[in-house]
Amino acid sequence: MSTPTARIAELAAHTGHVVTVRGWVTHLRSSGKIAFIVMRDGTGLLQGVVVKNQVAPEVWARFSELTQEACIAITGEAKAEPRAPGGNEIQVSGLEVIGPSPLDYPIQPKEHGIEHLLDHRHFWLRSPRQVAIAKIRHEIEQAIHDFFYERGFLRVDTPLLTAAIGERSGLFSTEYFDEGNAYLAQTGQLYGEAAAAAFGKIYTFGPTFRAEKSKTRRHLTEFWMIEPEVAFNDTHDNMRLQEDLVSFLVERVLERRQAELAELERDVSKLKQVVRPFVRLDYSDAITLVRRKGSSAKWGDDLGAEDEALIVADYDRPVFVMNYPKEAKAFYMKENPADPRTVLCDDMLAPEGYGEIIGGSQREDDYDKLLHRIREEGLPEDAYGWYLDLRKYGTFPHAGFGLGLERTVGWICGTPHIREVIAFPRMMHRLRP
RNA sequence: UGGGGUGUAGGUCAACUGGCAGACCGUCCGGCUGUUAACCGGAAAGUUGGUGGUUCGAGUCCACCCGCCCCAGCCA
Repeated sequence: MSTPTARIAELAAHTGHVVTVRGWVTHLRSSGKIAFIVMRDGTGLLQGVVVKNQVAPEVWARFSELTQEACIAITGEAKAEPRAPGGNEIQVSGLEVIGPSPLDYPIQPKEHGIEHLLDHRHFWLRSPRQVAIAKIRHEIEQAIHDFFYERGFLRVDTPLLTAAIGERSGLFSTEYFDEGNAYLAQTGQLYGEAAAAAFGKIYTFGPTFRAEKSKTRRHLTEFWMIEPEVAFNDTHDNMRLQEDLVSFLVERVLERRQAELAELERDVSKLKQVVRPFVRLDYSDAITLVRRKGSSAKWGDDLGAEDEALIVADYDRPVFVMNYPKEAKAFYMKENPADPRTVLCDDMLAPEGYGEIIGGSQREDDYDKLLHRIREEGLPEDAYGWYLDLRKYGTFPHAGFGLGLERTVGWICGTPHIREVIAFPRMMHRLRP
């Protein structure tokens, strides 16, 4: 039992030698005297060939006990074999069952409905498509860290349990000792702004929660957000950072995850068109554009999903819509000096109908204007005391944005719904597994 | 919350105008020495989401309830 072990992706280095590979059975075929085991270990697919008159009788007998998803170890000589799924084959001499699997495994190599798949998400994760998505998500996460690390950003982890602070949309609440209610964070931005005054350039990377009864392909109740905040950046610097980041992420996946994109049958020609500079469209021009295309949107309205689709349809790369009316946006955005009806902000709309993947703005750094906005919105002034203090003690121009991780991964992968791009999605009607 | 769908075997779906509940995949049994979602022969498998109603007769029509999906709003 001193045979070396190998993962399937490493088998090329063992060609002609005896190795042991451990993994899970995906498929079984038998022709009476020759049998095939197809297995996976997360790095690839491997075919084991068992020939009745070349193996010990107990090995042959053990084959007939195998079932889909049984965890096994097979031992034998490795070789490249073009006829084998995955291109790897082992001539089996030893076969051990590590963990048997009953016959009622709920996921077959066939089509299933989404409800069945999500009910069995803990198994669905094992399928090749889901593995490919997870690897692309991982690549994007790593690329985000690399991008900011190389640019001298500090990562700051902000609290998930907060007092009521943030945006206006739905909050999940829970009892918190003698402090009354705590709320799950909807954003780390306000804390990020405090950290930017301490470290200059920071980003957050963590989960956020929205108790919205949203049931669309673009929404989750728990999703991951990346929120950079940069001292001395204005709204134009902010947009340049956004397009630098997004184009970096797309290039990185194109470069390192070709196999996974192929598994997903992603049209990579669309991704290759994502090059800087992205399109910049003033809000007022966006309104003119969608009205020309038949939308009934008026100046002052927020843009709906339909309007976003009309805008994006004209371009092959992401589009910034800039400088929305004050009323349509959050209280912390800086008034636009060139048009005080509007604020210095931008939404980045992804191509191909994936919607808003980034919302960003220059922040209001004037104490009196910010206080005025807080009162205008009817927000609890005392809860924002520390946030206002940032404008009182050494206020500074700064800007930042929030990148929705699942929307970004969903767009790059081309998935129909973002629930596939997170391991265990949380939605209005889905809390388990 | 509003609009539109949908619910039939373990899974994916069919069943005309209301007239014997079906196919494929999977599973089980048997066969097969290079299979690729193998193939060939046989078998098991159903309270048609629930409750009530119309009818000689309801998977099908009606009412209510439940679950889910899609779209919108909210946003990332």
